[in-house]
Amino acid sequence: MATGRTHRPATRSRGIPEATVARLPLYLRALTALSERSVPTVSSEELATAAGVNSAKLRKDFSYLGSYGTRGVGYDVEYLVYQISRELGLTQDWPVAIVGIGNLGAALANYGGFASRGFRVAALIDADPAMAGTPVAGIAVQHTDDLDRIISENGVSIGVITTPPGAAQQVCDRLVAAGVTSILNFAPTVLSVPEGVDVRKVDLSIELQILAFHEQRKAGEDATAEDEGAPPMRATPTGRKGPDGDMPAVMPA
Amino acid sequence: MATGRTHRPATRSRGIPEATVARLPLYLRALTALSERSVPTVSSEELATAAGVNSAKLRKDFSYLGSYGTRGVGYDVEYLVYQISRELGLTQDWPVAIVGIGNLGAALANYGGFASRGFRVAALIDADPAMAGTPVAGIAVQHTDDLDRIISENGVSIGVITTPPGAAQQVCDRLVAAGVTSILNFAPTVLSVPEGVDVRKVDLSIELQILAFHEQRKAGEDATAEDEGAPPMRATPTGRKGPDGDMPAVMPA
DNA sequence: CAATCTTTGTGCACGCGTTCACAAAGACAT
DNA sequence: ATGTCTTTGTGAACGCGTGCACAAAGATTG
Repeated sequence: MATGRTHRPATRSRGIPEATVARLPLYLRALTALSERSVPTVSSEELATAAGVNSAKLRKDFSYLGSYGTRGVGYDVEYLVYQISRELGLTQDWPVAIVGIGNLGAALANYGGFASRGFRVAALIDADPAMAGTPVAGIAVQHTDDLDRIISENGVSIGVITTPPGAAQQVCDRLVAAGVTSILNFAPTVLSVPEGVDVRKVDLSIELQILAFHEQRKAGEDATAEDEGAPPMRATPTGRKGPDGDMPAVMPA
Repeated sequence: MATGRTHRPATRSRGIPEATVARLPLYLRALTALSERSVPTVSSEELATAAGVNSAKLRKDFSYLGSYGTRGVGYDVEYLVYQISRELGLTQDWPVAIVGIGNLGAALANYGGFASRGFRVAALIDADPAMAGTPVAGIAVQHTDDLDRIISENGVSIGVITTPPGAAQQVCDRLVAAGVTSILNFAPTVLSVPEGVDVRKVDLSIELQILAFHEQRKAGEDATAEDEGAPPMRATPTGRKGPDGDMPAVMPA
């Protein structure tokens, strides 16, 4: 989607697969840890284990970046750290604005994982007037009314939404209007954004529900194997349920 | 992986694709909203739009669950809510334990999104003795020493790890030993768990880095198109960098 | 009852991502 | 310099997920 110009000369020039991009931060973290322990080189096998992936996958991922690495030896840790950082755009500073300073927003503001990499919390924004001026994580909260100005003045291009779901879309629209082109959404809402704006969502509730699914499957593996393995009954062929909103009426038990 | 018995009669009996499972919570959320507005039926097109997916994908997803839905009409909202809830295992109660009551852990404990579905915060656990007894979100924090007992007594099978990265693996091991078989990990660490234990990770830092990558790509699309489009130089063919940890020395600028 | 119209359910093709397996490349020893 | 040994980089096969496009199903109307 939106590959930009399709007439690029080299096919693989900027063609780093999404799946690979998503793993680069993992490699970077593992490499940083090695770097701090002053390990000079690392093999694909070792690094893969540290990052929790397959070694073949790791090598293929790196092959998209170029042929760093020395056969028979492995990869130069410092060199790779730099290359991946550069590829991810972490050699520059990314001012980030957090909108919605509730429990979660405040927790994120206090989270140390930002500054370590190229990210910097540039502004905290909340709709509650009573909150304006209150310092959170050493930064004074500002009011939503000034959102536009705050984003522009700080050159923020990445926004984090931690508002209640009802306010998320509106905040999103305002962020985009102010110039934000990347959004990390913690609100349980489907955000619609114009072309060219990236949205990633982090949804606690969804993650738990996925876990519950597998958990249920594990539990049903032994006990309810017969009772649950067969389809319960599905759309009753005779007594149809009709469009009138009557209750399920199909519950097996 | 771990399909259990392979000799199941119907091939598609429990064979719901992971990608579909990951979307079911999305559908459920959209359906719940419709249900609250007392909408009796919904077409795949409408529901797909509300959930932010393709309608064909949605129909295929539902086809894995069975043939609910009436041609020419659509899907019965209440009926679908029930079916998906059941499929995800949300008709039962899932006691959840949160380990690591820092900023993030406290925020999650206060988060309302838990109780709404089948999840219930059954215990808060922290390693800080000074914290024991302190109520957070109306629940007294308990000490890590009692982790085993707490998990067993409450029948917790889903654990949430919000500890510092250094403690995550140890906590994970103890949770698993106590009987937890599903873990939601917020710590930036690769957890290793025995077969049969599911781990999902939520990593703020990784999400931001992925956004930064795309953001950089967008910015480089116009200005640095020539300067960045071509590979910088890669492993210098003549002056090799050698395994001794010298600095990058490849920076284009 | 027949015709029409809406919407589902799915066969099929395509593209992406993963994994295997191996040749090429270089380090290192003799 | 030659051979051996390690590890990378990648061609190729496979499987999963996605989206198109259409036939089948049923509702609805005349």
